[in-house]
Amino acid sequence: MTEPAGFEFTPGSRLPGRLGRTGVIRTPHGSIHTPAFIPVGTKATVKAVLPEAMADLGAQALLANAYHLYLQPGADIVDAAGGLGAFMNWPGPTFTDSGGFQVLSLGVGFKKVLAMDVAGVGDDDVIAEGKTRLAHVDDDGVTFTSHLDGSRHRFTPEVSVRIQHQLGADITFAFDECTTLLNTRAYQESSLDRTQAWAARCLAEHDRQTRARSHRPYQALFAVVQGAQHEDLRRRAARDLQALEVDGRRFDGYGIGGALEKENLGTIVGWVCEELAEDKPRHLLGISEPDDFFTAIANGADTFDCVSPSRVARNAAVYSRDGRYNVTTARNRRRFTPIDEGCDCYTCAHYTRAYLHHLFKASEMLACTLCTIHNERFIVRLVDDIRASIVDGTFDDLRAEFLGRYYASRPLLASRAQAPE
RNA sequence: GGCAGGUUGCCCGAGUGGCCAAAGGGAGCAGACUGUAAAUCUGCCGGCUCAGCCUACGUUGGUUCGAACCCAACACCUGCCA
Repeated sequence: MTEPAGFEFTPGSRLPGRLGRTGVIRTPHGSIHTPAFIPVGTKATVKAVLPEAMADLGAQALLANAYHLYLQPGADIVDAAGGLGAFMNWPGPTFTDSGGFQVLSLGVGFKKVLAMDVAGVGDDDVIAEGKTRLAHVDDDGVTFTSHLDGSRHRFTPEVSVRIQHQLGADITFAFDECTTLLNTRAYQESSLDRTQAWAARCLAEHDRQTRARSHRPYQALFAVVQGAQHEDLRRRAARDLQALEVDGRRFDGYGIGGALEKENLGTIVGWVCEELAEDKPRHLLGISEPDDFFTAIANGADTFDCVSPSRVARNAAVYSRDGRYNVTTARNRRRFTPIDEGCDCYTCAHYTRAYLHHLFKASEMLACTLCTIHNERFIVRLVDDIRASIVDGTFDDLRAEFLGRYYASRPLLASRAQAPE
C-alpha cells in the first residue's frame, strides 16, 4: 500500500472503444485498485463480520453512513476515537455516504409507497399502511425523525459535510436528494436543482472543514450526479458538477446515484461518464448484481458499494457461479459440498451447505457470519476479475462466460447474460 | 380412594350449537432483498377428479334440521385431598 498522502486518481488500462477503465485511487489510508467493490458497513461494522475477515477476503475499502453514525454513537465520538477507521479497527480506506439516500429510504420513497404514484401520496405524514414518513425535504435541507427514538434532526448540506469530516472517512459524498423513478419529470427537475445547489454548499463547507481540520488526513469529497432516467438532466448534472468550483476547490470524484432501472443502467452511467473528465473516479452508488457490474464498468464506473451481499447473506441467500440461491432450501440439508466449488473464500474452504443449512435452521448467528464472508468475497472477487480482464483485454469473454453460466439456471433472467446496446 | 379439571390439525394453543377445514404462534416449504428503520419481509401450509367434495377437533354411542362445541359410557392425562 502507499504512504499516507492526499487524494489522487490515476487511470490505467482502457476498455477499447468504451468508457471502461482500470485505475488506482490513492487515499491517506491506502490505495484502491479500480474497478472495485466497496462493502458496506453502515454503522461502522460490516454486520456479523470482523474487519480482519473483510481484509482477508480482499475488501479494499469500506463504506459507512453519516446519518446512522450521527444518530448513534454521534459523530463527535467517532471523531474523538480518531476517525471511522480507527474507531472500527479498519486500517484501510473508508467512505461515508452523506445521508442523502435516507432522504429517500426514510421519506416518501420507502417500500410500499414505491409501488404507488408518489404524486398521490398525501401531504400529511402518514403513508402506506400507517407507516409514518420520517423525512421531509425542503430547499434548505431535510428534517428527519430518528428511526431509533423519534427525535427530530435536521440535515443540511453543511451539517452532512461537517458530520462526515468528524467521521473522518477518506472519501465522502455530497448531500443529495435521492429520488425514485415514480417521481414526475417536473419533480425530478426541481429535485435536481436542489441537489445541485446543495452540491455547491457542500463544496464550500468542505473547503471550510478541510482548512479548519488541516491536522487531519485529507478527505475527498465526491459530488452525486442525479437526474433519474432523463438524459438531459443527467448530462447537465454531470457537466455542472464538474464545472463547479468554490473557493478554488473542486470535487475529487463523482457518485452516480438515484433512480436507475436495470434496463437503462448502462445507458445512464454512460451519459454521465461521457460528460466527466477521465482523471476523476466515478462511484456507482448501491449496485452489486453481477450483470450490473459488467454493464456499469463498460460504461465508465470505477467503484461500487452495496448492502446486498451482506443483507442477502443474513437472509440465507448465497452467490455461486451458477446463480444465487437460498441455502435454507431443503435440498441443501444433506449437501456436504461448499456453497460454490470454485470459491476461494474462508467459508467455502471449511464449511458445507449442509452445515450452513443447519446453522440457519438452528438460528445460529455463525450462519450470518459465514454467508456474509462468502458473499462479500464472491462480489469483491468478481469485480477484481473484471479489473484483471480489462488489463488482459478479455472483458467481453469474461462477461459472456460469467453471466452465461450465472443466469443459465434461470431461463427468465437469461437476457441479463447478454451485453446491452 | 375422594374432589376438580383436561384431551383441537406436525407441535403449542384459541374456539364451547350454525358465519369452523377450525384464530394465533412455532415448525415445515418456497420466494424476495441493489448508497441497510432488514439475523427482515412475503406467500403456502388436511386430502382430492379443487367455484365443489371428502376426511378431521381422544374413542364409541346419543340429543339436534345442524355438534369441535350439549349428553352418556369408556380410555388416557393433570391438579388438590388421602
